Amino acid sequence: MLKIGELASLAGVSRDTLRFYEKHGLIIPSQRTESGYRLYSNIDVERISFIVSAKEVGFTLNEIHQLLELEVTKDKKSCQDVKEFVDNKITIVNQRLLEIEKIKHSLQTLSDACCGGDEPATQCTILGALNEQAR
Amino acid sequence: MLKIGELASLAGVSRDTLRFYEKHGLIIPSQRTESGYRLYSNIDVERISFIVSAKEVGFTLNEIHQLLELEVTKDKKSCQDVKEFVDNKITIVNQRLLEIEKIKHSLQTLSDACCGGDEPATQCTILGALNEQAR
DNA sequence: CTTGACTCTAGACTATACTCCAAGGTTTAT
DNA sequence: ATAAACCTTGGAGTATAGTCTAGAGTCAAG
Repeated sequence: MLKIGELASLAGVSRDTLRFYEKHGLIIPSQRTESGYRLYSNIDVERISFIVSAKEVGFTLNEIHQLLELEVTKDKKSCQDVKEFVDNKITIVNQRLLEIEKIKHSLQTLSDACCGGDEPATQCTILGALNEQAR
Repeated sequence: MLKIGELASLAGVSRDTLRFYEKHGLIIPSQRTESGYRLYSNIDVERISFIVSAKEVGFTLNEIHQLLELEVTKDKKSCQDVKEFVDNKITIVNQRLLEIEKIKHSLQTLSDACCGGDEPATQCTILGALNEQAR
């Protein structure tokens, strides 16, 4: 079991952030010591790392909360709901993948093409690079 | 040339957002009418669409501003600076790509596996699906 | 047995990114 | 020619996601 400071430095967030996430129901420590110190388990480690990843790729805390709440209990009703919600997110994620690929490609173009090469000057801004790639 | 409302609905943002971005130097209309109406060009259309994409994949307005400011003028000095900055961003983008792929995969697992199948219940939450994939 | 590093709660403060409003001017459709 | 639909600026307000502070308790090492 980890104390808050240990989990914080492991996850690369601040103690305050962990307490803030707890207040908003995202990560609630499995236990407390008698004196009230939070104690986090391995599952909590996974949980915070998911939260951090999901946040980095543009999900809001609210969306992350919903994702973490998801639980398919195999009865048809919950399944239907979850599938709908998840498929929706997959669509969004796919769009983001395309967008991030596009941006990556143009950053690459920008990095590669403009250093002493004799490419046209149109490639030498991010928008130029984006257009180059669109052709 | 487009008026603010036209560009706004084209880009899927509000007029206020466009004016907000202008105040922060992200997109400044090429022209104004005599009466002071903003007029946006095709380049502005590309620009706002870049801003929206970059935002969606998790760049801040500040970072986007820096990306849009980039311009390699082929003299070595500017090139060095730009390359450094851009390569840095590429690293970040690559990390995000991995993270978003991982999340996509587990969403997919969650969507596919838990509807009437007889997969173990461990796959039936987002964290379960993430772990499944890690094996 | 006390000092320093850690933890607790509650609440105030901050940054980012909008979003809305007021009070007025402009354009367009009937 | 007048109403509806657009546009202007400036400034206030809101949502999200922390971040910081105060005042107090806890714990491990010397």
